[in-house]
Amino acid sequence: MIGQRTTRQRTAIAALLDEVDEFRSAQQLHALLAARGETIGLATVYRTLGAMADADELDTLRTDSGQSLYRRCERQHHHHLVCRRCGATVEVGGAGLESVVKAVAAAHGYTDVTHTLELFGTCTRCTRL
Amino acid sequence: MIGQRTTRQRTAIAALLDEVDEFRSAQQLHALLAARGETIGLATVYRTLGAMADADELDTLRTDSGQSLYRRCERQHHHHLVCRRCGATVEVGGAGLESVVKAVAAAHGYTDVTHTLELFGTCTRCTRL
DNA sequence: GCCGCTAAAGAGATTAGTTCTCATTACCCT
DNA sequence: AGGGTAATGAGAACTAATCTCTTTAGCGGC
Repeated sequence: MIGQRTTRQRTAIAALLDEVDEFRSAQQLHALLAARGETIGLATVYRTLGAMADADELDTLRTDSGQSLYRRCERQHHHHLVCRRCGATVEVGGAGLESVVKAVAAAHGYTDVTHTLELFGTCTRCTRL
Repeated sequence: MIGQRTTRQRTAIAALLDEVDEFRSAQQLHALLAARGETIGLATVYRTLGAMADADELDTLRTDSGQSLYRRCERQHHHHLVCRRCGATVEVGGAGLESVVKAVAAAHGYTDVTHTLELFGTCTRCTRL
């Protein structure tokens, strides 16, 4: 992470993230920590989440209203396919997607390219309802 | 737009957007207007841009830092490859991208899929600087 | 061309989310 | 146990955007 020390606060945040598997905002996580008796500064939550995201330990995405959401992730680059009715999330991605994106960018001479991609749809279950 | 009146301010904003073909933030547009002697309130710029975006007269996108950018748009589905230094924008998209995305979604049984995709990179010119 | 209705503008306050500052605390190595 | 220093916490600051409320000015009707 940022430095190297294992603090009570970082431990608590990591533990919480292990339990929650939906995307949550920094503020929600802060409130959840408070609810279970952990007094941790909001700034610390932001710092820790930011650091974990930098270290690719977390997935982040941005809502329409500009809020950042965080969730534990499985380390490789991927995107989300989110059901717009029930919120069920599937992680997608892989060579196909990435190479097409990379090719498009390269075709225009752009370097050092990053991308954001979010898919929204209706999942199998919700389609049946 | 919101109502019906053609005001000096709306005319100026529309004219500016016709000249600029890169994505610009509301604040940048406000500054550009000020630079050319138009005194228009920031709130008015936001209101007008918001209204134009609602009316599908503008393309909008969100930067990493959560800022909204606006640009006059050409109404068909496409994505943007934006230079993170100078803002130069290329419209990309086409069968390759779309079909890969569609295939991925279909593979998970999701229907009625929409997607957002933004590419950020450094353009040829800025790479040389 | 003038009047009046009311949409729209402008200034500034406000909000939401996030980041920064800096004094204090507490890891962790020896 | 002691000390160096990374990390924390409280609150201020910052950024982008929105809201409030008073004032201004389109525009249709006369």
